[in-house]
Amino acid sequence: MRRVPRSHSTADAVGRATAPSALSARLGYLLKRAYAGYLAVQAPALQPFGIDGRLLAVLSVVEAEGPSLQQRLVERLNVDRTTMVAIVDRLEQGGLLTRERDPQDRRAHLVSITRDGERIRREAQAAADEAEKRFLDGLSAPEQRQLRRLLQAVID
Amino acid sequence: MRRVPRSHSTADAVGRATAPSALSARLGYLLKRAYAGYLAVQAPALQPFGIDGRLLAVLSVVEAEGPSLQQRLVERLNVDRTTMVAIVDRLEQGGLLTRERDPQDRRAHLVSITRDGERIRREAQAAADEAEKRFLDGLSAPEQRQLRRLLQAVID
DNA sequence: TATTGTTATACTCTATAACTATA
DNA sequence: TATAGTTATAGAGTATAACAATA
Repeated sequence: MRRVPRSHSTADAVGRATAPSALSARLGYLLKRAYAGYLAVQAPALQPFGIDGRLLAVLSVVEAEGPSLQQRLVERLNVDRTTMVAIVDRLEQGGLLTRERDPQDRRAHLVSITRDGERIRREAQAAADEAEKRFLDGLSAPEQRQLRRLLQAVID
Repeated sequence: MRRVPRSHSTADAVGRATAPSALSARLGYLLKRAYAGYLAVQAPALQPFGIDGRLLAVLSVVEAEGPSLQQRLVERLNVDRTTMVAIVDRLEQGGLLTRERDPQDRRAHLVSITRDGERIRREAQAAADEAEKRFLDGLSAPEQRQLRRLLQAVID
């Protein structure tokens, strides 16, 4: 927070490591560190709820879109279907989701959120939002919007 | 392939997945996707040189700072020392780095870059820079600088 | 034949613990 | 005792292949 990194002459510390001047300009390095830093704030915030960011994402999609086929969640979240099996397993075991056969297509499983799931999602989301806010603490409100906008643009 | 699931009104495609409206606002999602997108461009660019971004980072630091102890590289690059052993192993086997005992402290290994290492580093760096440029293609030059600045600020 | 979900399996990345040789 | 490097090992995360049930 204190150090405004002067890149060349100063050996500025980034997080727990000493910043390598040869790397601090590289976008991959910045993105990796930023994402790692985000996880380091988010993980402990979600830990009391027994879920991580990916599980929260699944809960959010199911609550926003209603009962969903696993295949649909796979498309939404960009994870492998075998990974989705494990995610839904965990959420089902925790009583946050239910799985049932889709009457229209008996190959498919319809995933629905439970009352507990809705509550946990709401509370975990609030905790994650709070963590996100803390993570962005060093930026002004316009800078925060700008960062989101630029990341969004780069993803497209 | 056929189904464009038209979530609500805007069915915007992000990369290979359909963007979940409930998630597109979340910073963790944006950072993860941005980093993944970056890797998807960088990896094939570096592939001809037989290295990845992390190996290139090590080469860059050794070339920029001269013969370095592994411990120093660990501090610079923020990876575990056991991971650094594997990285230096690979670079040494490829003939890009050499390892020798430090006469001052015979516990330590001094890592130096070879002629081949310098050449590969230069060529791979150019390829990575080109990939980075393509990745940022959708942003104006000021926006690119802004993105770097904001990521840098958030890391501190 | 193709698709949904599943299991088994493997591969990468990373971290922990224990060891060695030095200090 | 502590440190640099190493090895063995285990845990996540993710992907591939093969299978059952269904379309």
